Amino acid sequence: MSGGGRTINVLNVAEKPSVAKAVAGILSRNQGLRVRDGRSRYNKIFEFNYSIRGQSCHMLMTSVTGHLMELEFDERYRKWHSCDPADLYRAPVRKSVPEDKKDIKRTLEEEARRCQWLVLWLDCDREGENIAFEVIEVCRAVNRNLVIRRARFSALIDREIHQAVQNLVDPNEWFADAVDARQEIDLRIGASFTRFQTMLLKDKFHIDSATDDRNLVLSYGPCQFPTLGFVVERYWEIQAHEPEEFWTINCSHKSDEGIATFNWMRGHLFDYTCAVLIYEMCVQEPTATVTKVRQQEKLKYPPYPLSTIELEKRASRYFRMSSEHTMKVAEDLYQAGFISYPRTETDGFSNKTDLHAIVQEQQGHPVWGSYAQRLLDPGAGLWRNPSSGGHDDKAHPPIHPTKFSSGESGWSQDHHRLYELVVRHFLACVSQPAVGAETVVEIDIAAELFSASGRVILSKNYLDVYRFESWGGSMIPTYLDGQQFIPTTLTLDSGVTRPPPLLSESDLLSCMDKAGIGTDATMHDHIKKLLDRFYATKDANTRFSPTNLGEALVMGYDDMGYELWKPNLRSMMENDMKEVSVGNKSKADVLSTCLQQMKACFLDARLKKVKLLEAMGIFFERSGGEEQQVAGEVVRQCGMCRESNMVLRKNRDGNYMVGCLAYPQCRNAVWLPGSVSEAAVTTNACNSCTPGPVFLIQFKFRQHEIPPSFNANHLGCIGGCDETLRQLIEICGTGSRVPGRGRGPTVQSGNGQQSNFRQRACIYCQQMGHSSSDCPSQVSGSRNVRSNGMNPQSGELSIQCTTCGTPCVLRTANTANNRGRKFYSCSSQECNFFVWEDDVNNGTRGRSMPHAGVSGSASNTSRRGGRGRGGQNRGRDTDTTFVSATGDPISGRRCYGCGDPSHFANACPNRGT
DNA sequence: GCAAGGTC
Repeated sequence: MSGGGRTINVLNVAEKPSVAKAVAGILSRNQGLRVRDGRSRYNKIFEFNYSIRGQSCHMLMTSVTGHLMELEFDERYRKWHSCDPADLYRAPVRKSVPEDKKDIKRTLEEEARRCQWLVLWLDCDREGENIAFEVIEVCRAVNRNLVIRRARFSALIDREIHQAVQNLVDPNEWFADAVDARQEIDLRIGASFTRFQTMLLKDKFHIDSATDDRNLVLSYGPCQFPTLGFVVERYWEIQAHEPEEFWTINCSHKSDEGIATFNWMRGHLFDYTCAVLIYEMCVQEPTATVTKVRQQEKLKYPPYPLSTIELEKRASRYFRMSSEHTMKVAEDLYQAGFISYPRTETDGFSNKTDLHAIVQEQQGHPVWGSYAQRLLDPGAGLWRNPSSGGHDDKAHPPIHPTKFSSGESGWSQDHHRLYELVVRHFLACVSQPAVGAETVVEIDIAAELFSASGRVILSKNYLDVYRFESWGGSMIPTYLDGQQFIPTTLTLDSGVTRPPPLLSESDLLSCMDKAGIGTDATMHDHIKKLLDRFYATKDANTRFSPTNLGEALVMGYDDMGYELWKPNLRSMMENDMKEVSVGNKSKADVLSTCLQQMKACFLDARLKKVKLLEAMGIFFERSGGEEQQVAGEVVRQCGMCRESNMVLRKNRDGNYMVGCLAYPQCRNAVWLPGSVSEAAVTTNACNSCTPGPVFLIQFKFRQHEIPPSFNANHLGCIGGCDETLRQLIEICGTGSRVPGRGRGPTVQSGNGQQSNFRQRACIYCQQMGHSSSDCPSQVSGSRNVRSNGMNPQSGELSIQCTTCGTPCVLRTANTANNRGRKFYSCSSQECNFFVWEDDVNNGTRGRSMPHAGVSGSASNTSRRGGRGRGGQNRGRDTDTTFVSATGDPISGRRCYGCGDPSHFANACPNRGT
């Protein structure tokens, strides 16, 4: 590229109009820069003169808008019924410019014809490189002699851009190949599975989620399905959660200076006897000795500079904005010039960025302007060069304000919020961390260690401007090493492990980010797709639950033994792409291996399609009558329609029922106790029930869910004669918290009424009529319930605690003996008052030493199980302070189960094994 | 009517 006398025409192409404009501005130094329209209204053409290594150039700078081309199947494979979906693994595909990009293509062709060079300014990532080759293909087709060069830049900063143009390189074909492979694999897998499952399931079931199921598409994609998988997996985890009781010792000490709460350094124990032994040792020698007083300075650092994912996560957490909406609003702000490019992985500023200038712009703001002024005042010592999170997409800086605004008239509330977030986040990044003084005090009681901590914030620094974050501070009294005292309270408390919460949008983004599902620019699309396809729903707290459809699809593939809904497939593809992009594997090899495997997987999945049908059958009615329903074992002829048989079925939660095969025409159903773990129809018929024969069912109950007086194995009859079964249904309920085929307290087969079909029961208390997010039993600790008279959660009458006068909260018991029974408990943490709801109705005044499971707050400690549909989620749990001892003799010693002081719970005669 | 990836 040596200098020459003749001026050449150079066509420069950027990935988006904003980059074309920025590069043209930098290279021309805004001298002699002319702008004209191209054929596309968005993609202007900038013209200026420039010299590249002595070569005088007339520069034409224009842009595309992302990919110029799309990959498509050949015409004859595009219709859904044109071929077997399996053929899509070898059907010819081709790249072409779609209709809405034709005008950009024409601009490129026209300009390329009169140029000698083509310089590619696409983003410096794999997709950018691939777009570069699309541009090359279009331009070369009209000008075979073009010299093709690539500009590599890491930011739109003067020096970078001038350096890039003076050091042009060759485009990287490996990068582009990796994207070609990705595109082809995505297309073939996506189209084949989508067509297969849509055509298989759509017409066979009444899928009620869609308003018009003619347009229903049950799509499958290598990103959307793992995203759905995260949602379903968490949902299953919650359902499978089996609460486990644990024990912990708590200690508090009140002095003139205040109260210190000491936590047991063992955390908690699951072994009751062991906990009691230790507790008794402590109570017998309750003198506490201070063994350690540690004071240290703690720093809380401001967040890293803002990347797209962080913007989405924070907007979701702080404002409950969906990621999709956040990106729309951010795009608006970007287009109007108020913030920088919103799709960036970069979370560190280049040291060439003039950070002070960005802060200076904000000095006039009525709210945070004074903070910006303080930042710029060297005397204030507030400034700190921002740290970096270590991610760099080499194309864009972190999201930051680019223009001052104190709010524009056309902005919505969300525009204001998002701009404020971007500005405050930026100001926080260049600020000193908050400083706190933390005190940790450790004490020893009978050789058991406890600790308490307190924190005082010394300087808020960045927290002054970053109002979205807080740093809790609490004072504790002063203690001296070696000091001794008698605790004010020393209690043995029980708690129960709780399931994790549903995934929030922020959690979901983190899962995707971690597993490499999607990119910063597409993650919100995948989340939205789940909602659009009726695979998942989002509640007011931005938490996701799968719909019946979403759960059924994942369950179907899971039952096949495939992990098509897990992120592994995408990770493997990502690894292969990486290999292609560094030249370790060829595009052809990766394509052929991957597609061969996926085709085998597809064919096998099709062989096992009955799994998908079965899974769908659990959630949806069959439509039409052409196919026999998935049959169960016949128990008797239906006494209601007298035409079909009643069969034993297990629903998706692992709960059993006996339902009429003529459903939905006949809705007769018998719901079986929730404690049934196994059931099988025998060949023995009942002697008394008519019309016969009514075949007996061999039941196996989960022993810990039934009273000790009942046997775990039971040969029972659903015809109405079986007193044991009747009692167990009364005690345990039918256990069906899912929308089965009608949910009624029926044991007689004559009155099965379809009433709540598809209504989802609350996952915590298993009641219908509210969702899990509104569950009255979830008012943990309930210190926010202050109304007298009405319980705001349930709308039921509330009562006042007769001990301390605080309002009580209506909750649901969870113990083996009283599961489902309602009680009021005092909402004050200090008070143990409780009274059964039915006792209130009978005029009982309540008491203060309850059975297990009635006061305090639950712990999030969770022993997570794997997937389990039949899981016994006993609901969010309750704790009991059943002994309160210090200062008192050990008279608090009593059974937590029945309250009897003569024994401990492990020896309680009422306790199940 | 299908994917995911760019972008307006």
